Amino acid sequence: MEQQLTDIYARLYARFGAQHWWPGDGAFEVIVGAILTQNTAWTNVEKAMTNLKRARLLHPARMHRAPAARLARLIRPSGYFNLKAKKLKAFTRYLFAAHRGSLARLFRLDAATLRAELLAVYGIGPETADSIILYAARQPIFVIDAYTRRIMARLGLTRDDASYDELQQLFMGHLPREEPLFNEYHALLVALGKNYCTKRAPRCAACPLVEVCATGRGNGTRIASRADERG
DNA sequence: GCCCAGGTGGGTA
DNA sequence: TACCCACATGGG
Repeated sequence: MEQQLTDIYARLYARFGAQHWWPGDGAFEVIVGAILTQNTAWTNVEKAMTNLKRARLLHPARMHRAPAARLARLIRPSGYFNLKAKKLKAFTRYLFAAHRGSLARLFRLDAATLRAELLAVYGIGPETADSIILYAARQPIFVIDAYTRRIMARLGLTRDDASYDELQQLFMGHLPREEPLFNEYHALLVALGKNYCTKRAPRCAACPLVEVCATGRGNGTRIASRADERG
């Protein structure tokens, strides 16, 4: 499995290159983005982030003070706006109640404690918690999302119904625990999922993983045609 | 018009 | 535990 995961990474990196996910953005901006992107296209999240930035609300204290209704209005393009406004407020409420509003203090926690605390906050599930730990706190934890699930299942490496924890253990148990690697790996899986290993019409013929993919190869050497027809 | 997108929480059996 | 559903906008 180590070899396969390493091979997949090498192929993805060779095709897509470095993804530069959230390199220059502040930690708070990363957290807000992680919440807003729940089951939502990133292009929609960007519009909402622009609105928040223009309103100068991309700061913990300001967002903490802002009424949920105002946040909802601003983040409307990201969808689920009432729900997400409530989630943003829940996070800042927690941040101020437990860590004096300081992300530096929050990130001082070890990864296990940090994850447990984040999971206890309304609106933060496993993926959002892990995204925050990896991309904001910069600690090595592997993020599992819908793309990861679909790709791994199609490659034939996991079952369709594999749990979040199973998937995460698969990566974390077989790769060196390095934050830059986990950061890039997850971003590359998203790039593949968006552009090739799509839900409805996968572009298997052009997929950089076709040679190591159970779906792309069918049960023999035939490539792509059957997989391109089915989802 | 239909399907889909970097999920999560709540309700029911 | 295992489903089912609500939540909502914007792009292909």
